[in-house]
Amino acid sequence: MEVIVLKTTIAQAANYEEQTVTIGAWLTNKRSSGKISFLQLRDGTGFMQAVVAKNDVSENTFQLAKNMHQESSFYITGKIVEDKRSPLGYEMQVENIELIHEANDYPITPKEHGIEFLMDHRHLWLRSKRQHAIMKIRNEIIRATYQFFNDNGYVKIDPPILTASSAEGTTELFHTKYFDEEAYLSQSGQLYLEAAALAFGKVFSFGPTFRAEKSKTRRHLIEFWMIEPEMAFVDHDESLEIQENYVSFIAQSVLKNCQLELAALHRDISKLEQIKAPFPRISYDEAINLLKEKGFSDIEWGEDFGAPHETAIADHFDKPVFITNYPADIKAFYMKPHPDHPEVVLCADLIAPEGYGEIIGGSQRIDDLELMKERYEQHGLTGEAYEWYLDLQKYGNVPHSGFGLGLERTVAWIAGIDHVRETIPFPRLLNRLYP
RNA sequence: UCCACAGUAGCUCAGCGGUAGAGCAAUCGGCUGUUAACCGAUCGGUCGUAGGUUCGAAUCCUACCUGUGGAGCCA
Repeated sequence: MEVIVLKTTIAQAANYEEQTVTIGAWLTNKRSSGKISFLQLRDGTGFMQAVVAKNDVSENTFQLAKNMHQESSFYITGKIVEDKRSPLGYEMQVENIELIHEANDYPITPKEHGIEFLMDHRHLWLRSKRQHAIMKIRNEIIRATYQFFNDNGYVKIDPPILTASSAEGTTELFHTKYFDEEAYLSQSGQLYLEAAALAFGKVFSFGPTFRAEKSKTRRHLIEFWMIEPEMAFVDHDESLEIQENYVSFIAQSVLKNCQLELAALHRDISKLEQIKAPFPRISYDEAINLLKEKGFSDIEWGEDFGAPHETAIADHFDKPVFITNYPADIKAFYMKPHPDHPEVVLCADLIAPEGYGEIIGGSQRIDDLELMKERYEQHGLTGEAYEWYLDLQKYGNVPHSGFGLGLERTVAWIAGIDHVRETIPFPRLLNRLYP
């Protein structure tokens, strides 16, 4: 007569202490002696050790455990017991193993590997403990993002990915064909979100963006995900408050809900505990002076900051810092000039601590038809592709602001990962479209 | 695009003018509390590609390819 055993997961195992359960799992590593084997299990929900003692199981099961290879899959049945040596707090005393598939020659062995090899095997690398932790943290940031904006009355609006125009004008766009027309992959939903904000009040988008830049640094991806809120009747200062509340919320959500993952990555928790609104603000002018005081001679008013400048400014603070009011000439055409200093615009970049660089760029937008026409002329924006955007200025425009948060840079910062390529499941990089 | 560095066993690396090495993985054996387990044995290579220098090149030179780190640009 067959015994019915409860099927569960590693994440739920703690609820079944001293009970016999079955878990569907893969083998990540194994250590064995003559009469005892230690199987390292993963099941997607977590990682756990299973102990197979020769005296407790059939000879067949013991031999199966002893000879099994990395990444073989099976149903494993046994008693969940507390064990303080385990990071999870629990392990399984095995009674039976039912093999599903025997894997052979799994390429990613438990020892060290180079980045090229790991990236070539990204589809398998995702199974590793470190990648699992990073993706769970990414997921938590996405979950907290939806919670934050839903709780605050935002409507999620999805801008198009195929577009006829560029939002920034400066960045390199991916070209494609739209039947007989030229088309581009979106590098920002910005202009569409402004239209949406004037229709729905407070909106946000979350989707992929594409930049055909030949960028080759730890902070750049060709395809990355951006969260772009846009708010009607919200000025620049109010937008900064929304930004710091949002970033604090996601940092605290990860701290609360991803303790095992942060521990697996050896993240310094104390650094994240400080991430609470309000964040410091420093104007572009003040930032230039600060850099001069710190001995930088390679930057003058009117120039944009490079990575070393951003890091130097960020190191001055232990929280993310807003750099506000950049010169109009180095920012996008749609940003609203400062009422008292028209040479700068009402904008801010949020620079993450610990050298992770810019994670948010935002601004108050122009809400004046004549000024927008002037900007069109200055930037050579002509043709049908930009016509509709002028309609926003013509029909009941209001003060409105918005910002874009780069998801992968944020994940890298919160998880403490030094390259964004590990913070997205399948990164698109310069020279990498595979796998 | 520019600058720097690197391509040697399935993986991570050593060797830097004189017969190609180690650890891990794999295979076989040993071990009842292992934590990248350990111990013994076996298997494993046109030294990125193409030229050149030399009696002799993985090693020196040139070009190319691929990758890594960084810069610029950006989130």
